[in-house]
Amino acid sequence: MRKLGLMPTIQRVAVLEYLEHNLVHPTADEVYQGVKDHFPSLSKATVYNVLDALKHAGAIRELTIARQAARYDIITSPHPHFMCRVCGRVYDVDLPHAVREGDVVDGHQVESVQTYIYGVCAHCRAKELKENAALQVQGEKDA
Amino acid sequence: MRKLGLMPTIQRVAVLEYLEHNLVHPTADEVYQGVKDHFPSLSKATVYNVLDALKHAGAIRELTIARQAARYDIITSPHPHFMCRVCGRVYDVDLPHAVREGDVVDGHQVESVQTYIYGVCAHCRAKELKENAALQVQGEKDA
DNA sequence: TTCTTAGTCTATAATGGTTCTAATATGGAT
DNA sequence: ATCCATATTAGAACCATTATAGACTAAGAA
Repeated sequence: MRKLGLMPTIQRVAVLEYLEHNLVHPTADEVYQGVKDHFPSLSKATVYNVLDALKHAGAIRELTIARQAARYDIITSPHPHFMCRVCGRVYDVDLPHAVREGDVVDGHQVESVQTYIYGVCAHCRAKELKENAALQVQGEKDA
Repeated sequence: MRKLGLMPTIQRVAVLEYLEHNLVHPTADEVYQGVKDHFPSLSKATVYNVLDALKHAGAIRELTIARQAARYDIITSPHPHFMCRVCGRVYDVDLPHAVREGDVVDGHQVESVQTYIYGVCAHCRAKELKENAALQVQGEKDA
């Protein structure tokens, strides 16, 4: 836990141990219910805080996209989407999926596939580069 | 619209036309705001209903996963996930992503990738097959 | 030890996208 | 024109998540 740069509180250890023994991709509420049994004072807000801390420390991975609001696409052919962390825009990405609808993967029948890519879009990258360049020039002036 | 097997109401046509002219993957609320301008009596519930009808008719595609609740994975390496439509379980899928974190795609800087596959899992498929076989036997007895 | 302070936990309220409900309206068939 | 199934409306309800405020705890300094 210290390796993660996190203060090893009882709550954090309990949540992490729960996740280590429950590999079924539990929801926040499932974690809460599971840990609360052995830890009645646990608060749900703490579970969210701990999950967030563990996520940022890279100890766990959160599965879910655009928790905020669904988006709709008139183009119904399956294709990946890119969501920009900075401006929030969603772009179509012209790349094939690794799995196709109708395939069977590990015995599972595939009906639909959605790939979400997160990062910084070309537009915002250019903007950031420009701003950094401006800061550089400013810095040189100051020196 | 009729081709979709849907009654061509004014609201449905308006929403579909909005989506045809707004290729930026709008949210339900954006659709509502946009259509309401030319259609003040429009209700938000109707937008959700219409989007749902269009989605089921295959005219549009909904972008978003597991709108319900985020799930957490102790395995932090990027890998696709399979969610079963029948039992709701989430499985790890041992397949590489088409895009890798750190890549640049269409000028966009990739920071994380999540692929969600939906369908019927091996477990539920086997169960359905068994039930169908039982029905078949029953049907033969009846005849 | 005691104090201080930052960080953490708890309980609860607030938020916001989505879904439900009940009443009203509409489209299409008869 | 009438009737029935289906759509629409308005608003309440839902529920995962986030924000807030106060109590608590751990760790370092005096």
